[in-house]
Amino acid sequence: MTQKGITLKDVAAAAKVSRATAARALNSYGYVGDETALRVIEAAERLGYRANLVAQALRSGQLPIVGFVPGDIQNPFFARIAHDIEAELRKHRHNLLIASSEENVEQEKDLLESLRSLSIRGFILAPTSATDSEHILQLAREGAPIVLIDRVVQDLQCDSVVVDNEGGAREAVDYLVSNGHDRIGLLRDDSRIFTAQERLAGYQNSLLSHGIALDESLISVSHSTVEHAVDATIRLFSRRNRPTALFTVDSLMTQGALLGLRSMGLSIPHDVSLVGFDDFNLATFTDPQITVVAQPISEIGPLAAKFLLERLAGKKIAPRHVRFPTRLIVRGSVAQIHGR
Amino acid sequence: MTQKGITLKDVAAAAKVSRATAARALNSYGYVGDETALRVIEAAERLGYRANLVAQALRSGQLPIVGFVPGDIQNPFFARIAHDIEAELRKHRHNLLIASSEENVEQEKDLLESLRSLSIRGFILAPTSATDSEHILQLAREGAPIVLIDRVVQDLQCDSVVVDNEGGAREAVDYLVSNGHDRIGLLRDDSRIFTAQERLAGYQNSLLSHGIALDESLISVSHSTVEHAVDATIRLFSRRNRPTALFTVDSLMTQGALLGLRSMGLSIPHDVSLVGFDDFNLATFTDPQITVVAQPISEIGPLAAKFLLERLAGKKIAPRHVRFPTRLIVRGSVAQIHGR
DNA sequence: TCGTCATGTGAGATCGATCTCACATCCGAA
DNA sequence: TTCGGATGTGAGATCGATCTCACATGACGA
Repeated sequence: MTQKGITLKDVAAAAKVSRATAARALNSYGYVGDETALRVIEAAERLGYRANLVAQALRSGQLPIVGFVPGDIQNPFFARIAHDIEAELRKHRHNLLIASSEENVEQEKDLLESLRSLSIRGFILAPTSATDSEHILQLAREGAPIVLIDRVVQDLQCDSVVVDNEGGAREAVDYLVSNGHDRIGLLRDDSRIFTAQERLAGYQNSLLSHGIALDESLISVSHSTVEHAVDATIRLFSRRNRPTALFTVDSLMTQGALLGLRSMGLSIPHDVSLVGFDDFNLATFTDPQITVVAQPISEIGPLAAKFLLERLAGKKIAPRHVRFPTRLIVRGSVAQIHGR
Repeated sequence: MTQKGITLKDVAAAAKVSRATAARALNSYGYVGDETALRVIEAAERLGYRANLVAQALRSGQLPIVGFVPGDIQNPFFARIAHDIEAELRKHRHNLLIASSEENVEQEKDLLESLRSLSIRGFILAPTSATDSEHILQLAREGAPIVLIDRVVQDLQCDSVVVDNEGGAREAVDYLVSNGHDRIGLLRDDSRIFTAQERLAGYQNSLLSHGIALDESLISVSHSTVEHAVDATIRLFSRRNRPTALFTVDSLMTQGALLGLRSMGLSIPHDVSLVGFDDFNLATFTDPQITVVAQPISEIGPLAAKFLLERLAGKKIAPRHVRFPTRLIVRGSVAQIHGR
C-alpha cells in the first residue's frame, strides 16, 4: 500500500557517508565536518527525506502523541478544550489522539488500556468516576504523565485543572435566594461525576447558609442528556407546591429544563426562574436569555496542555492544582419574588 | 519515565521458549505444540504482557491509527461525525487522531505533512479547498487510503460521503418561493468551500426555475462565523427595499442572522422569513423555531469509517461516491406573503 | 531400513533511527 | 619526537515484534 519511504539509509548513500554521520548531520549533534553536513542536508532535501516517527518512537519508547479522554467530545465544553489542547500541542510538534469515554468507566478503562500499548507520551483526562479509578492510579504508577481536567481523582498526585464547582453553584443559588426564592429546585446528575457532586454541595451549602431547610423533594435526579432532563423537569414541576426557581447542574440539563418547562406552558422567568451551570451558545438566543454560571473554558485547555508539556520536558515539581473561579452572568431568566 | 514494559522476550524466557515460538503461540500461526502454546499464553497473562504497537508498526509500516481532519472540531457537525467515526474504528481496534484544519488550507497542508510521517493507516478528510488540493492528490498518489466527507476534491479518485447541497438549498428556496417570497436574501460564505458553492448553486437554480431574476444585491458574502454573519445580516437588511426572506448556508450563519435580525428589531417570521442549511440544537429553542434543511449527520461518520476500514482491509473496487439526500424540516420561521 | 513428510522449535534478519564505541586523523604542547 | 586532546567518521548494537530459514524430531509408507 504505502510504498516509497526514503530512509536515512538512502540519504546516507546519496551523500556517500554512513548512516551514523547522516543522523549526526540532520540532528546536529556530535562532530560532523561542515562540508559533510551540507552534503547530507542537501541530499535529504533533494530526496524529500522525512524521519520515520515510528522508528524514532521505537528507540525512544514514545510517540509524539498525547491522549485526550474527555467525557464526550460532542459536548461543546470538551470540544472547545480539545481544540485548544490540540493547538497548543501542535506548537510543540505533538499530535492529539482523542478517545471519548462517553462517561462510561468501563469504556474509559478499555481506552486507557489500548492507548497504553501505543507508547503515548502523556494523557489529559476527564475521569468519569471519582472513586473507581484504580486504572488511572495504575497508569500513573507506571510513570505516565497525566493531567486531569474538569474532575479530580482521589489519591492521585498529578496536575489538575478544574473550576470552582461548589463556589459557582453556591453563587447561583445565593443569587436566587437574594431574589426572594426559597423553594429552589435542583436538576442534578445521577452519576458519580465529581463535578455533579461538588455542584450539589454548593446548592446545599447555599441553602444552609441562608437558613433554608433542605427539601429532598425539590431535587430531581437524572442522566446528563437533554431527553432525560426534560422528563425530570416535568416530574419536578408536576407536583403540587412546585419550586419557584430551578438550578441545573450542566448545560445539557439546562436545555432539557428549557424544553420541559416550555412543554408545560410555564414561562421563564414569570412562572419559574432559572439559573444553569455552564454557559452555552444557546443561552443568549432564548427569550429571555438565560442566567448562567460561566466557566473560563478558554483557559482550561491551554493550561492543561502547558502542564503536560512541562512534565514531558521532564519538569519535576510537586503536582499543581489549579481551580478557576466561575462567574455568574446575569441575564434575564430570574425574576424577583414579592412577599409570599 | 515510562519504565516497565514486559516484552515478548520476557514472556519467552518465562515460558522457556524462544521469541519466535512465543510469537507463534500468541498470534496463533505456524506450528506450535499445544502444551508449549499454553505455557506461553499463561506466562503472558501472568506477566501482563501487552504487545508494543509501535514495534509492530515499525515492521508493518503502519500504526493502527486513522487521521481525521475536519474543518473545525468545535463545529457540532464535525464533533458528531468524529464521535461516530471513533466508535466505529474502535470496534476494529483502531484509534482516531483528530487534527483540525480550522478551514485553513495552509494548516491543512502542515497537518497532513506531519501525519504522514506518523505512518498513519488512512485518512478521513473534509478538505478546506476544492481547488488547492495538490497536497491531497500527493497523499493519494503515495497510496494512502483516503475518504472525503462533506466536500469533494476535483480530480481525486477516492471514496466520498457528502450530502445533496444543491438539492437541499433548492428545496429551501423553493419553499420560500412557494410561500410567496420573491426577494430572497442569501447569506453565504466567501471561502472556496465546496459546500458553500453547491448551496449557492441551489439558490440560483431555484430562483431561475421560478423565473425570478437573480439580484446580486440580495447576496451577502461573509465568513463562516457567528460574528461575521451578524454584520453581514445587518448590512443586508439595512438597505432600502430589503428582502422579505433569508436563506443561510450553514448553522453558524443562521445563528448570526438570528442575532443580527434581533438587534435590528426585526421579528421572525413577521418581518423576515428564515430558512437555514443544517439543523442545530438551538433551532428548536428559539421562538419561533427555525425551519431548516437537515443533513443525515448520523449516517455520515459510520459510512465514512466503513469505507475506510474496507480500504484498509485491502478492498480493491472503484471509488464510491455517496450523496445523501437532505430533508426540509418545516418549523415556524417562514410566513406566507400575501399579495405584494 | 530408508527416505519423505508433517510437526515443532530456535537462530538470526528485518523494519528505521539513533547511540555507543572504536578508530582514524591532525593539532599543539611537552 | 611523542603524547594527549580535539575532531570526524563508520561499524555495529539497540529498541520489540515478526518472519524466514534451517534444523530437529517422530511417524509412516515403500
